Amino acid sequence: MVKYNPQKIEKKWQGKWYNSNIFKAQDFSKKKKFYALVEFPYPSGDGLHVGHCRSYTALDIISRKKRMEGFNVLYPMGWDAFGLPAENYAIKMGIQPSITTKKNTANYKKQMQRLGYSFDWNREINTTDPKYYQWTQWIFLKLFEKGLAYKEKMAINWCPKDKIGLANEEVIAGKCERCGIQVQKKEKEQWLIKITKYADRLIKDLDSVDYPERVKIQQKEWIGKSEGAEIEFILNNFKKTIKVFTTRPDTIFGCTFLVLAPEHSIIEKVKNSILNWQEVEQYIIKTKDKSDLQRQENQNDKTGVELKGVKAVNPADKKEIPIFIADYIMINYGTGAIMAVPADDKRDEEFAKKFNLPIVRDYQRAGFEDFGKKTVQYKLRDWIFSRQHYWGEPIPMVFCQVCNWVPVPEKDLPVQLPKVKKYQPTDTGESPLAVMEKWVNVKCPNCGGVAQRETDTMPNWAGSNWYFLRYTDPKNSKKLSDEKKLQYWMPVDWYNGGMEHTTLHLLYSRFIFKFLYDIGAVPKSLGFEPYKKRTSHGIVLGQGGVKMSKSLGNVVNPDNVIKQYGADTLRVYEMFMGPFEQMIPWDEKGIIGARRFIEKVYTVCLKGDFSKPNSTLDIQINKTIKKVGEDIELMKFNTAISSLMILVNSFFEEKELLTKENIKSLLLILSPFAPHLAEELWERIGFKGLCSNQKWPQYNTTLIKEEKVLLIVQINGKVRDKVEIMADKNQKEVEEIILQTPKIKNLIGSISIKKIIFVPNKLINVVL
RNA sequence: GCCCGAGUGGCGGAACGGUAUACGCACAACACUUAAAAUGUUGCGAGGUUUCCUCAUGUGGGUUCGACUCCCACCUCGGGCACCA
Repeated sequence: MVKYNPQKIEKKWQGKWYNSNIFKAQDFSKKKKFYALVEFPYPSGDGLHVGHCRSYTALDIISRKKRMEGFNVLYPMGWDAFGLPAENYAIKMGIQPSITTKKNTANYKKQMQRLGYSFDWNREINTTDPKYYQWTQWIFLKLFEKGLAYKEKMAINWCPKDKIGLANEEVIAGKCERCGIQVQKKEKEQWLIKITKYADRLIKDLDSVDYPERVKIQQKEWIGKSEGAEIEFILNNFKKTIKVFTTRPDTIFGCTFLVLAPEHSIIEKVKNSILNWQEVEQYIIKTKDKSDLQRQENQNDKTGVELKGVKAVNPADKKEIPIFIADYIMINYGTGAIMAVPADDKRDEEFAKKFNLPIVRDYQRAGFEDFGKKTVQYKLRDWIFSRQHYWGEPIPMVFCQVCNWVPVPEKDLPVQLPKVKKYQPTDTGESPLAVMEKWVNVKCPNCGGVAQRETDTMPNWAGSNWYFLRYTDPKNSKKLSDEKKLQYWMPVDWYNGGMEHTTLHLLYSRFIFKFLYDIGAVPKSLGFEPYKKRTSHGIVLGQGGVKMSKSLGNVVNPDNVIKQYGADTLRVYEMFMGPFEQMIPWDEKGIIGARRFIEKVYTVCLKGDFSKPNSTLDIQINKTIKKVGEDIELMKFNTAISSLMILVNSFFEEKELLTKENIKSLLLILSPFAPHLAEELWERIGFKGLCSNQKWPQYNTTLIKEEKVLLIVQINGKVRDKVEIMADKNQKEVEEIILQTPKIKNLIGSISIKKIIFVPNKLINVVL
């Protein structure tokens, strides 16, 4: 027998699959469609990571099974290739990002093909391709046209190391998500997208999709809807009011003071009446210098200053109350002002105690709208869409002194990213594109006068917002995708990706899909949600449970694993190592188990001589077909493989008695996991066609039933005996049997039986 | 502080309220071999008076004939949010 040689076998079958295009998704096929999607990677210089493989292998298994079940499967792949690393590399080496991107994507593709993934490579897309980002820009124009994109000067999160503005979602605990550096505040003109307008729908429509509950909860909490009321407080002696937002308008009789964010605009307006202006001004300056994180540091030690000489009137009891500014009030939530009810709110209570303010208990309750108007507030902010970097989609806008911001006409798209010599972002926060005078200076599309292009580029989420739509029609030059093709393929039936994208990509792309729906760019019949079902894989940790990272030198490269053990082994190992949605450490030793299993299959299939056909294994085979099929649907890959292992162990014990049909069933259910091995054995044993093109086997329900069962005998809930009896015996029959066995008879002795609990074919419990 | 999730052998982990520890790794003994590797066979939670019994699924209670599983309280770890009014 020829020794198992995965390198040779895998190369052979990859050649056959990819040359004969068997994974091609057919537009408008009569078969039922199935759209499986994994998050497309950023093609870094380091190559594919074993963490990527976990997600891709899982949906590859599902896709392969669905094809065998007769579905027309779309399982596409592409490249989310705009981003900082390529730009940083360009800065370091002076090489065009487009060149490194090309090199990296070629490497990634080769690596993916080495793993035998059944992607339809005819539909490969790349977000940096002008033919692709033309439509990313087009979506921006539409957002602008509908008033959902606007430019505003605002304090943004600025990373001093990456020299880039960040969206709120990209700031983790006050630090840059990428480099971990403390984020600063910087005033800049920024493009913003009104995702807040969709906040309600982004919450509500979660009810209609199949996502893990924790993903739904996280998204809802991120959007942070709270219902309350806005109440106006009149300033004494001024013709001015302060609006506060509260979720507890019923507690207004307990309000004994107001607190404003130090940035509140009313302060400037009543400045002249503030008796302690110097003190107030100093506090405002001090607050400005603090980052959001520093502001949060002293949660238990509240600071603030009273605006002396200015008082407000509580509209409920008409009493005069003092006004404070304090940095525990945030300007960008609610109205930037609160009514403090120290009897009911812990923070207000703390503040009141520190400043000796009255705390009124036992106050009268008010109705929800007695003194104000019902409103809704969200924590979600509008999405900062400008980045001061080179390697991104140019924002297709032109600034004209006369006409203000003018969109580039659709017919002039794409606005191509020009080649530059210097990629460095600048300390002033201006994009490297700003120095490209030839590119920047254009005629105003509106009046023909002197105008300049926007030099900021889009964030790297822009391209991934809608990529799943492009796969349905990747080469269309007239539209982002043909309506009929969208109609056929969408929605995505199953989308797997990382938990880290819950409040980023997943939320953004849901929003953009709703927007495209609203403007009619996707067919109305598709509904509001792009992804029917979302699942998440657990990340792969390094040996010993630490994070895999370059600096620790514990990153596992799939190429090395494939070289040493083979792609089928890697696939099986990654699915076997633990529950799919759970974080799991890589274990170099564990791979050996997967390899032994593969070799065992190889040996047992080729050693059978099939001369003494027997079928003692039929029951077990049918049970395994059922178990593996069900487990794949539930992403319980680890137990699916475990049951395959058990079956193969049985095959091994009875290898002289195996039939060709036995082997056939095994190969079919094994093929999604270890497709190369399955194809090779399929051919060697002499079955026709490609194993990947076969029908998924049906299990025989009558064959799943055992004739004999092992029945557990308990006394007082403790296992005392096990008896093998014919299946489907009733309680009386079983009682007769077990009460006669010497062991049980002995244990019961003369004690009287209180009760007998009987579970058919499983258990009998005698209660004494 | 709030919201999720998880605690089971030496390790990764299995287990519709019904045989706890499947499957795999590691380990040990044996077989094959001049030898090693590979492979195969057997054993492998702890303890005991060892055909059998007792105790073990983070801790303490509860429900139940029966609890890793359900309920209550607590401890530890991981993730998310966080002065959000």
